[in-house]
Amino acid sequence: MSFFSQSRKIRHDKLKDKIAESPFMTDSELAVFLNVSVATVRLDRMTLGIPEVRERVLLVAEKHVSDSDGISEIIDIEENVRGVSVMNTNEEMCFPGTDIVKSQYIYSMAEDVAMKVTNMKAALINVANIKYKSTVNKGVKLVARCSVKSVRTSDSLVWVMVYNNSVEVFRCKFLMQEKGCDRS
Amino acid sequence: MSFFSQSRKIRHDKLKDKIAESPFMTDSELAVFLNVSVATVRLDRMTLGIPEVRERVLLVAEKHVSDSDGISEIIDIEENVRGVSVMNTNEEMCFPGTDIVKSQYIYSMAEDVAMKVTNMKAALINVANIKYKSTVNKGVKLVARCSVKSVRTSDSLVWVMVYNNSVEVFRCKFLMQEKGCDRS
DNA sequence: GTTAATATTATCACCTGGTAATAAATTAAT
DNA sequence: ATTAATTTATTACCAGGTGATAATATTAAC
Repeated sequence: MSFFSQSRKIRHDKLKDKIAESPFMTDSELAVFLNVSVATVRLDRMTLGIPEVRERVLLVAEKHVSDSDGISEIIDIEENVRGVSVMNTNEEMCFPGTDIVKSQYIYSMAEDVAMKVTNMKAALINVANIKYKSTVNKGVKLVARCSVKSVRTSDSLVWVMVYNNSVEVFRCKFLMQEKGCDRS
Repeated sequence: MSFFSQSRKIRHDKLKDKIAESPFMTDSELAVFLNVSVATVRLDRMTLGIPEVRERVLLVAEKHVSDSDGISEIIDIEENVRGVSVMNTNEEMCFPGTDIVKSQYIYSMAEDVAMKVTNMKAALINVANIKYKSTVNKGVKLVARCSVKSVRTSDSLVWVMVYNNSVEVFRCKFLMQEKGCDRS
């Protein structure tokens, strides 16, 4: 079929790379970049199955809103005593190509609930001792239970345990110190 | 002046709320929602300084790309031995209303570099012992140095230290265990 | 009830960034 | 030089707007 479509193949690759790199470029911008006509860019997009700018922008934007709902939510709280939060795990939280949630998301959940319970605006978590019991998969509902073990003027000692379907998957101790907006 | 602009005020509030809640609605969809004409929606948007759908979508999308470049970047690596990564801190990473970066971002940086250095696809971080020396503000460049202390068939012991302008701000020990995509 | 002010709606021409289809020009291989 | 693949140009159309102007409510005050 295409014996001399070398240049075209190269252009297709350049197009794919460019769009992956900066998805908000219009066809005419891409035409300038590739040094071809707008018509050619459109043809190339069609054959490669790449949607138009507006759809590409929309895809990125929708992804954004979908991963900001992965935030944990406080469902019960007794200030400086205890608190409970929940978080649904999703695709975005996983190691690429797997169903296993990165521990940083569980850590974040723990930090967030600890901050709420201790009612701190900003904190330095001096020490954290963490134990993960098992991996967590996407699509599960995690529950974090936080309890304050001691409150001192200088710092607070807080425990957080995270459960997946009543099975403990994570626990940590935080030694937290409140910080103002000023530099220490 | 505006004696009977009560209903208009209410409509303006409804409009602002709706757009904040779901920013991807077109004027005609908003018109149906508010039970007014498209012309009115446009006028309202103008007086409230709300941009059109496409710009709103673009804003959300741009926000998305801007905070995914807050991700740490590996700049040097010797597999299973050591590695260095850098990350620029930004507004998005801070406790609301402050310039202090949440520890979860520093933890994430540490986890990411540890994963790269140990060349694991997915891992269970069994134990993490963490010490934060001081708070980190937005707008700084953090450098993480990771070194592998021991590699065994079952697990690896990894240290990560994070520096802000040569001052150590964070250190941790990870006991990491590689996991496949299968459930354990 | 009439009037004047304010609010809403309708209409029109125009813009951007596309789709879809077709014809014409270019280019490489034989 | 001929042929076939490839690229470009052209045209008509669409969605979701902007901006301006005019017509039509709606309401308060007289």
